[in-house]
Amino acid sequence: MNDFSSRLSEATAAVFSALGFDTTHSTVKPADRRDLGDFQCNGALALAKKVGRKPQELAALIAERWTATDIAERPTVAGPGFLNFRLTPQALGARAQQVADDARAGAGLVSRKRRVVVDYGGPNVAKPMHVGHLRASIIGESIKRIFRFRGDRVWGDAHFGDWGFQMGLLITALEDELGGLSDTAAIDKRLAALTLEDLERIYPAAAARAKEDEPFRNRARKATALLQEGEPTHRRIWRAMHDVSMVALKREFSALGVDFDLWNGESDADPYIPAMIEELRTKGLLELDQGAQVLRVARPEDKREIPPLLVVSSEGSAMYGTTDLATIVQRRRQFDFELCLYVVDQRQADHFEQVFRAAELAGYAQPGTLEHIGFGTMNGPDGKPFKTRAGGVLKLGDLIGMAREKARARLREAKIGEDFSPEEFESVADKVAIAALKIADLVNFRGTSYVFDLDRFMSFEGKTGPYLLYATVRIKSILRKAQEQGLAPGPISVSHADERAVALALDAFEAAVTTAYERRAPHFLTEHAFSLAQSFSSFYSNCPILQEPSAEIRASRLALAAATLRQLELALELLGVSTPERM
RNA sequence: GCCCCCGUAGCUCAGUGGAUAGAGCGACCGCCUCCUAAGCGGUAGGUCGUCGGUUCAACUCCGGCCGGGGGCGCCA
Repeated sequence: MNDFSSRLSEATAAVFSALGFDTTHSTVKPADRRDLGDFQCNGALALAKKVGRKPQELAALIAERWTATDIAERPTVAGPGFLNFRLTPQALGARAQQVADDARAGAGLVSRKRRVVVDYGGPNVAKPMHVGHLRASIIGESIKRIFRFRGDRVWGDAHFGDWGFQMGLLITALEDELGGLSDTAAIDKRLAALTLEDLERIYPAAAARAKEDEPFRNRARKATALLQEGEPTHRRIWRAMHDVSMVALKREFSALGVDFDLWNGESDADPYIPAMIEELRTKGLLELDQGAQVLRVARPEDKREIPPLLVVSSEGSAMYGTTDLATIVQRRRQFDFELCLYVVDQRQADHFEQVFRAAELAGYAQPGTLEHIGFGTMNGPDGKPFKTRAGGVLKLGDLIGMAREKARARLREAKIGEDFSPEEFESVADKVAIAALKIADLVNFRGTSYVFDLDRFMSFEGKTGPYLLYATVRIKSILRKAQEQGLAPGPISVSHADERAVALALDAFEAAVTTAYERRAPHFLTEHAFSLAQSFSSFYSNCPILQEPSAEIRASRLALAAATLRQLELALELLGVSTPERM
């Protein structure tokens, strides 16, 4: 890595070595006390115990040995033994220039590229997407983009829920509606008229009935098995329902700026199931238990009970775990993946533990190549899963619509879109709305559950998506004006405190991307985008650019602004947020 | 019952062993004859749930307790 932390760490490690010390603790990181330095090293404190000397003494020794590099001045010793580094203006300027000249805005690539499948989104046929799908979609989309940006070969797969018991429920409900499945013409007529609204009405009713009505439930289970066996009428009904849902889901994902490379579903793994079950049987991994065929995955060292993976139900149908296991077989064969990430609700951790263990036992995946990237749930103010005031779920489409309307109102209020074409006005409102929704989620660590607060999601001020867009738009405006006035960016030099802050922020991008990648956590990148936008906003307030009388400083500031814009837009792109030209 | 996650400012959240624990919102006070005020600057606000332990050093690691959420084979 080219950032200051890495370079200062290397230089400090060299000093540690020269003094005969272990370099384990020579790491240099951004300073907590910005008044004392730009970067700090705490190594002397950790080292003190090992070598039996006073930390302050060691720190002084290290500082003394520090040969002034072109990056930083000799470090100062403070407190119990901290080393504080102050960067030279030349080094800061050079690094900012490097970021400005780099198409990747200073962020490097992985040393070894991997083939990676990212499984996210997880929408279901016949169930409209609701606010809960927001997390799965936007966290997964961002992780996919971050991995791709780092250089991996990545496939994003929506993995629709289109093959389980809910399909049997839908088919059985339709059977009852038609009074049987013998009249082919009646079925065709019904299917031709099938709408998404039908599915959204039929499914909840059927699901509720199955809970109460055991004969109905059993018929639905049988229908599920028949569908999976390939019974033609069941397949025809399934296909119609699948297609109606798919059209609607693609529209919704598109509105969110979420795009998949593979629009596969559980049903696409179906062809792999028979051979897989046969193989599991041959390997002696299957066991008959209470009428079902299971694969035991418990280990003696387990602290908790891990139930066996249910492979074939007593009704003969494939289960959730069966299709997931077969999907691993499919993905291995199609992509020979080296890493498969499942961006799915944290509550399914146990399920994935079962599937991953089963995959390893069967030899379908190497240990460590399957990862569950869990995320927390979205709750209402009462700590329970979010519901609207009417008690229903808030549909994703409705939420997006509300955000768009609010964005339109804000634009009108600020008299911003008056000279826009209707198309641009709508496009800007849409970008503001999507940025607000996405950043409101991506600002939180994925693992923690949080309270869904409509006002917060709709907020356009403070630490929000629109704040980030606003920062980019102001820079674009300056760059446009500069071009009109024939002003060009020039070599970057850094002297003003706010220029330093921007240069330091630009330097931190590489670490932010790397951390987000390694931890599979986009919020590190969101945090970076904010600190960059914030440092730029201060710079914007305090340092005139176009009005700056000195041509050299003006050109330097223009270059700094251009570099900030490029990096900020890049970071937003990795978060799945696109920016307007003006707002 | 067993297991997992969480508890940080009035609210929503960052902070995976180091100095004076941060941000946004909300509150209060300033700043638009000057590149977009969806902005900038400032003030107030915290015994980091609690009790112990490990450590030179704990919001951070370990254990107990309290409180909240979640999971525990024929749904996905």
